[in-house]
Amino acid sequence: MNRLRRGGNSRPGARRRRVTAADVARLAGVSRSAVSRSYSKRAYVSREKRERILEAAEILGYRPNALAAGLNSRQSNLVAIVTGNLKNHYDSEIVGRLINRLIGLEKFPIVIGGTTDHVEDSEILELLDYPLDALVVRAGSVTAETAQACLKLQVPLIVSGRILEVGNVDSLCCDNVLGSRLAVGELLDSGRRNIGYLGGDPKFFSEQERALGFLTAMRERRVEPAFMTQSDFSFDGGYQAGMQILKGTARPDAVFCGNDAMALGLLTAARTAFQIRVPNELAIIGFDDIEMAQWPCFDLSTIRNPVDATVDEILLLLESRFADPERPGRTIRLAPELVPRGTH
Amino acid sequence: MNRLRRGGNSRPGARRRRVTAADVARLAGVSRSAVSRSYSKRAYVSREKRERILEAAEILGYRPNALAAGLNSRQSNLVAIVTGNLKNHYDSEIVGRLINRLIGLEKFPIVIGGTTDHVEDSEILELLDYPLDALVVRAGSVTAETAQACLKLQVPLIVSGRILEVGNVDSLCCDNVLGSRLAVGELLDSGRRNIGYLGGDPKFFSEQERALGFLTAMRERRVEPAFMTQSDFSFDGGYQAGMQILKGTARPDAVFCGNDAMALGLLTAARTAFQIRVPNELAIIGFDDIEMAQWPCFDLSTIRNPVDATVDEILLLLESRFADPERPGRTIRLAPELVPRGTH
DNA sequence: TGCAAATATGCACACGTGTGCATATACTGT
DNA sequence: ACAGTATATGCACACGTGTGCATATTTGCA
Repeated sequence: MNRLRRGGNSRPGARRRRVTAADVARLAGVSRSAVSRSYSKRAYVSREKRERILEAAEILGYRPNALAAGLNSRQSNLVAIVTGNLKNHYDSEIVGRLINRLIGLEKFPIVIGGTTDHVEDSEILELLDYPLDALVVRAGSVTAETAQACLKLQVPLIVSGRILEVGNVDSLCCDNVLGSRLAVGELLDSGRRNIGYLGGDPKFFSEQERALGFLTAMRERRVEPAFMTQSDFSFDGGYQAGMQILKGTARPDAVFCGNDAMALGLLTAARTAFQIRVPNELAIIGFDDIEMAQWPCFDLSTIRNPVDATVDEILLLLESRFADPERPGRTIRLAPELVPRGTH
Repeated sequence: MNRLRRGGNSRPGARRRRVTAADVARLAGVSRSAVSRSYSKRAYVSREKRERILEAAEILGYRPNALAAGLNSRQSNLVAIVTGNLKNHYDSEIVGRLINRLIGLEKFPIVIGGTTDHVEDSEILELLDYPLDALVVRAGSVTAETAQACLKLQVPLIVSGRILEVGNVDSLCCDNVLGSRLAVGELLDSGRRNIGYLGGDPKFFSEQERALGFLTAMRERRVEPAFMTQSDFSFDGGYQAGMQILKGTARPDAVFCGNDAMALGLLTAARTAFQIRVPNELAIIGFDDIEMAQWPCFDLSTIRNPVDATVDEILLLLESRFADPERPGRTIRLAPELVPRGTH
């Protein structure tokens, strides 16, 4: 076993030993505890001894093993992020910002789920083998089992992008219904009457709310939707949908889209394939306000789903959760905002 | 100390104990080793006993602690990725794919550097406190110190996006010079003579090679560059540069760009602000072939910097490194490819 | 000088797991 | 029946760190 390979690189494939505090202690001629204490700010170590130790550590290239430290302090400083598809630009904006802020908190983010929409339960379960300080799930699919597993393992769970009122789980989400209402109001007020909705996959919470908000707002104003189309939240999907929606003679005079990517696809189909003038002949409003929406070639009117505010709230939730692991779960709704640009 | 808070939730802020193998053993009435063995595939445990144990584990919500396991197996199964700015779409494509593949290998990726171009050395050093199975650095800035630290800590280092021939570090990078050569050849062959170069920040290795390749190829064909402009690899940067480049009377008839984002910015400036017809009056070729390049509204001609092949190679390097930690470092050049579309 | 408080240091335990070793039991074949 | 092998089980150690406790030394103060 381990003892056998002690001498060093016996068989290939066996990792060599990492430099340990004991090695440093030996070289510096001190006790191992002294080495450990040298890395703690307010611990009793004489100045000269600390210097000697740090020097020895420098020579050997010693760094305290965070795994071992985490093992007995019960703080791994690892926070996992379950993200949606990073090809989705909104997700990638959120994740990038979140990673950055976590590191500012001295937490290291383990990220899974880069290229698929749905992350398997089994993967999250394996992830929970690590004693995470917290798990941030950004994606539609959080099953009850996952939540249950987190609960049992004492891992704080924060769900972003959907509301989940279970146990002491924290969740936050943009007020999608309000967002849709803003869009519909704007379109109707500017005189559009033939308004359709282009949505994404209804398995996502956001999609459900946005579609519902659209229908509700239209009903309140006593206007019948021109159509309800379902796509997949991607540019290509929006483009394809646009090719269908716009080909006939009975065109809508406005389309509200479930996210910006589809809106851009639709916009491109309208302009490129049909030479439709936007916004004169067709108004388009998206949702999220991704960075591309403001590119001059698009100049897309949209509903802002605030990235910075969302990440700020996630961090606030995290910190207060660290302070009191037992506090009941909180639900936070972020206010969306109309961003009027050139497509409506 | 720990012993004191054993009773449970005494003071708020103290994490409760995680369920441990000993707890399961107690409930199932077996030894702790039996519990451990139940999770190993080919270990001697009687069927009935294993069932009883797994049942008890299920009840308590037990999962083996990966930190503790990693501590004595010397395999943390953690792989760190230092990424560039995720707003850079090429980076986000690479990272997404890489994350996905790593998980397929049962390695969990710790990701740092989501929003800044440059990651501080100190951050990487802190990251190295974890006994990583490997460190993949995707970004321009790998200092000698970082490499040295990895070396001392026995952490395999893979550098993507630049070549670094030091110790047993593996590095891989697209053959940028060849890429530039392809672009220049194409532009000259199609009759363009007044060709400029729009580059990014020269602190990046890729930028240096691409600019050099452009100059070399032009010189070989005895054509003088129209200009060499420096921007920042972003869409906005490309747009701003375009506003400058195209405003005068002496316009170039072609621009080769150091990446796609800038090319799209330039393209947008040309069309939106100057009503220049592309490719008739102005040819544009980008570099990378990000997903957006093929959107019908852009249809950008570009040099493909192959994402899948790059990630494949990274994984190959990783696996062979795991198999033999002592093998010398390898250098891999990936072949770029001209992707002819509608802007040249 | 004398005494209390502050500083310095080492021992030993705890964190949770995997597994070699020794031992005990069941099974197989002659 | 018996030797030889496969299966089962518990003990105890190792992984690398932080820190309470006990003890030794220095400092501060009157």
